[in-house]
Amino acid sequence: MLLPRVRIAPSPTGNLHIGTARVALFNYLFAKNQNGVFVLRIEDTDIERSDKKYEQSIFDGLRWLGIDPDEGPEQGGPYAPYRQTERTETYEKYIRQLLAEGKAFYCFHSEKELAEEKGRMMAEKRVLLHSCTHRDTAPAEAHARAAETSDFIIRFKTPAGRRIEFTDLIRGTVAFESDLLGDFSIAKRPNVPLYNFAVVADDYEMKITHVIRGEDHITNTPKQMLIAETLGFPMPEYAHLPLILGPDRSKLSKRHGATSIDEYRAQGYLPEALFNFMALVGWNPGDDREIMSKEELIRDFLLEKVQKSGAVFDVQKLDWMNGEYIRRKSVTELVDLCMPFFGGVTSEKDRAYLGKVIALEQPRLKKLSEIAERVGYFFSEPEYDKELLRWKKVTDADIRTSLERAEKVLSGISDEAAKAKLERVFLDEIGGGDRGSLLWPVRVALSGKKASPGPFEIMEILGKEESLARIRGALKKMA
RNA sequence: GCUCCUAUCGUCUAGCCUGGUCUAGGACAUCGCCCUCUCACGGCGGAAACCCGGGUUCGAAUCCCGGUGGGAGCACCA
Repeated sequence: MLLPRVRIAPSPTGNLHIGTARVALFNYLFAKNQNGVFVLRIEDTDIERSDKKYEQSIFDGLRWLGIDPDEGPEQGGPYAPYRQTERTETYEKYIRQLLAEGKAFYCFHSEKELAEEKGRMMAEKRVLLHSCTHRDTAPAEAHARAAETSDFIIRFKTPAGRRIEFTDLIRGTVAFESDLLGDFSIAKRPNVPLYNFAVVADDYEMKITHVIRGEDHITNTPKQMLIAETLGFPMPEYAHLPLILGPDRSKLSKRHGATSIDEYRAQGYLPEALFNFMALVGWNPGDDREIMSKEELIRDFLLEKVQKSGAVFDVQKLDWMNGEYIRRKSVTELVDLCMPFFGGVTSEKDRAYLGKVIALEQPRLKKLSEIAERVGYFFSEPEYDKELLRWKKVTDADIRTSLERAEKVLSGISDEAAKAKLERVFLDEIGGGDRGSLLWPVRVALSGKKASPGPFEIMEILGKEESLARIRGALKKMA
């Protein structure tokens, strides 16, 4: 039995986009589930727009997510090269073949003429296509003319009256009429192919069996099938994934906010959370599971369970899931992950201290980038308005009394008192009274925040002297 | 405009193929309660959806037809 070969073919014209990454993810899950091969191919034929730095962003982003190609520009493979700009002989071979067989032809219409034609069709409310008058020019004559001018393009001679049908693995039967396609362009020059042609040649040469891509490619499919058929290539299976949408339900784009994997990474999302989350937009395992490991996802992935309609990218749910993954981390791991979000903390002693601090925030952390702001008071004296010290409607005198009591209690405790001990002593002091009137101002004095971990946890880490200093500081504010 | 795709809570979705068990299930978000000095975590509970209209049927979220809504594509980009 043949193992499936799937491919992701991004163009390096921007940082790795969420949508592209999701397509890559689904290809990866499908390939791994089927024990197949996942191929990464760079579609950089448009040299004007492509850029090496974007290519690197694609490599880095996929690697970070844990989506590792089996074959690609970095890892090589039996069908190398995997960059279209390095495969021009292949395209030229097939373009010349089509030209020679009269299945493609030179079109000498200027862009201006084409634009006018388009305007006319628009006015007549007809489908926009170009049925070229040059399609039946004698090859010899066309060749001669092409040798003299550079103002031409190569078009596919689309057959008339054909119904083109394919079975989409996700949507079922999809059908198009060839008469609505026109004589579409396939190359600028014999060695400069256009997208619809290049992918067909590459997919054939690379023995791709399954083309899994975004729904936005669905109308390209009949063109590609026509080319493949004419060249005698076997048809791959097609599967068109639903698009990822912004909150307004249009295709996710820059105006919706962060759209590249880099940005999510920089904000402190965990790769496994993003992996898990992206897998679940447009797909589900058929039961109630949501937090799923990569291995689980691969094992249970089923193309048939992929959704047909577009799905909104819900950042709030991503945040929740990221929090879930953060809570599953060991403190040591979490410290490593948080390190980039702090500046200049390197020594082992600092690391140990950081570990204690981070462990405290672990349950409420949604994104790693929040960590520095959340625990800032452990590293420097907090600044806050003295009104924050007020518990409910108590008077200034009450606040002072509470802080003085706290100071007195804390002074009587040994230097290394642990949280449990601190808690016991303070609770004894409070007796059956209102805890808030004592604990709230103490906690604010320590953290300077209206929301933070508990005062005992903070005191344990801060130590007796620093805690006392902060309580005295608060007292000074109230004076 | 034309072509194609699509339609269950605000969002992601289960259920649809093989009609009744659906008083439509789960999750995020939201609201309330509990825990609690605060926030979070955790626990409990609430509000919240079958696009509309016909048909088939004893019975339709599920099958059929027609509308409507949403999306994408219509390059010498990919």
